[in-house]
Amino acid sequence: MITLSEENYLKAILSINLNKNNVASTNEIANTLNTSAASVTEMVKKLQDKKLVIYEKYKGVNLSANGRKKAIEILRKHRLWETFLVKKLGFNWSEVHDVAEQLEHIKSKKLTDKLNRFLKYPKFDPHGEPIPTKNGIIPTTNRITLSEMPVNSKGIIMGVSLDNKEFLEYLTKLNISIGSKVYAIDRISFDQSMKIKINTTIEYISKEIAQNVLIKIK
Amino acid sequence: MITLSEENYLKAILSINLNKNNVASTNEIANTLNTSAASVTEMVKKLQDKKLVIYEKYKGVNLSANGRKKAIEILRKHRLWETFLVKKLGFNWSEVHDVAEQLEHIKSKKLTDKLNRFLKYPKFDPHGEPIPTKNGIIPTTNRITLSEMPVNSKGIIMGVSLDNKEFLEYLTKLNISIGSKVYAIDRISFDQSMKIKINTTIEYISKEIAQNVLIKIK
DNA sequence: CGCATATTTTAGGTAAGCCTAAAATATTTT
DNA sequence: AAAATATTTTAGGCTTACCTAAAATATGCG
Repeated sequence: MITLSEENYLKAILSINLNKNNVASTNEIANTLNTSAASVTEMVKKLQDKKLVIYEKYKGVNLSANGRKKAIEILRKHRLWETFLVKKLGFNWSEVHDVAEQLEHIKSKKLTDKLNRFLKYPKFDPHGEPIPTKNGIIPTTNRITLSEMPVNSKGIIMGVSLDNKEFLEYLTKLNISIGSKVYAIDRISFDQSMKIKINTTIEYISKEIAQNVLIKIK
Repeated sequence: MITLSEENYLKAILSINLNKNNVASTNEIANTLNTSAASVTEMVKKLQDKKLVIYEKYKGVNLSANGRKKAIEILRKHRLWETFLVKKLGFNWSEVHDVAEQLEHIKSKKLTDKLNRFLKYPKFDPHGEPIPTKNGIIPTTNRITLSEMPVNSKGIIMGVSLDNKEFLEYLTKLNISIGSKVYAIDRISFDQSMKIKINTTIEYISKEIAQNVLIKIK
C-alpha cells in the first residue's frame, strides 16, 4: 500500500521530471512540497526500499518504471477530476486545483474508468494539459510557451503549465483563455516581457507569465 | 482543522447514536472502527479538548452540538457521493460504500453544494437512506424494519440500514430492491426468521436480514 | 587547484494515531 | 453484598512524517 505522502512525493518528482526533464534534486522536491530537505532525504530512502524511485546519495532522484506508473496514475486522476469539476459541476478553472489535489488520491480503478467514460474520454483538462491514458502514456502536444513565440507570429492559446489560482485569475482578467488568438507584437530584450494582442486587445505581459502560457503556432 | 481519524470517530459516534439512540460506549466505538478500546479513550479525550464531544470517564461519549454538525456533514457527503456513483457513474449499490468512504472526507463546501445541485437535490441515497440537509437536519422517515412487520401485512421496500457488500449482494440475489412489494406471510417464533413474498416470489429470510431491511407499510 | 558557498545527509526530537498489558472501575451473578 | 466478569482507562511502546541543527559532500569562483 502506498500512503498519501508517498503519492505526493511521486507526483512532485514526476512534475520536476516533466518540467526540467532531468533528475529531481532534494531541494527541488522540498520546495515543491513545502517541506524540509531532511524530510525529503528520509522519504526518498523509503521510496527506494519500495522500489518506486532510483536514488543515489547526493546525486538526485528518479522514478523507477513502477514509480512513474504510479505517479502518472495520480496525474491522470487529477486531470480527470479537474475536468469533472469544470465541465459537470460548473467550477471555474482557477478554483479546481485544491479540490482535485484531494480527489486525485481516491483509490479505485473502477472509479477512474467510470469517471473517464462519464466525461466521454476527454483528451485535455480544463487548463489544456493532456490527460494521461489508462496505460500510462502522457500524450505529447507540440506546443511552445508564449515566451518562445517569435515576434510577429500568430498562435492560439492551448493551455497553461502552472496550476496556480492567482496566475489563472490574472489570465482571466487579461481575457486569456483556451482558444484565444494571440499575436506576438514585441519582446523587450531587457526583461523578456512581451507586448501581445489577445483577440483584439493589446496587453503587456511579464516573462513569468509568458513562460507558463502554452501556444500552438498557426 | 479536523483530521481524517477524528472525522471517522465523529461519524462512528453519530452512527451509534442514531441506531441505538443513546450514548456511545468505548467498546461500541472500538468495534465500529476496528480499533482498540485504548485508542478510543485516547482519541475521545482529544475530541473533548476540541469541544466536539461530551465525555465523562467510564460513562460513554456523546457528540456536542458542533461535533454533531460535523458528523452530519460527513454523512451528508457520504450519501451524496453514493448517489453520484450510482446515478451518474453506473455503479451497483453494493459496490459504492468503500469509495464513498473515501470521498466523504473531501473538504470543500462548494463542492458539496455543487454536487447536490448536479444531482438535482436528491432526498434519498441509493440505499433509501435520507440525505441530511445542508443545515444539518436528517429528515425522518416513518419506516419500520421488515422484522417489525406484522404477519399478513403488505409493504414496500424503502431501503436498508446496513451498508455492507455481502448483505447488499444477497438482497440483490433475492430480488429485493428499493420499490419491491413485500408481503409478510409468516414469522417463526423460534428464530424470528420470516417467510415473505417479494413481488411474486416466496422467500425465507433470517432475523438478521429482516432487521436491516426498511419497509413502508401500505 | 583550493577555499568559500551551497546542497544534502545524519542525528536527534516531536506529534498523531495506533498497539498490548496491566490497573482501575463498573456491572452482573450468586 | 461480595465475588466474578466485563468494560474502560492508564502506562509504555511503535511507526510515520515531519522538524532543526550539525556534519558531510559537492560545486563554483578566484
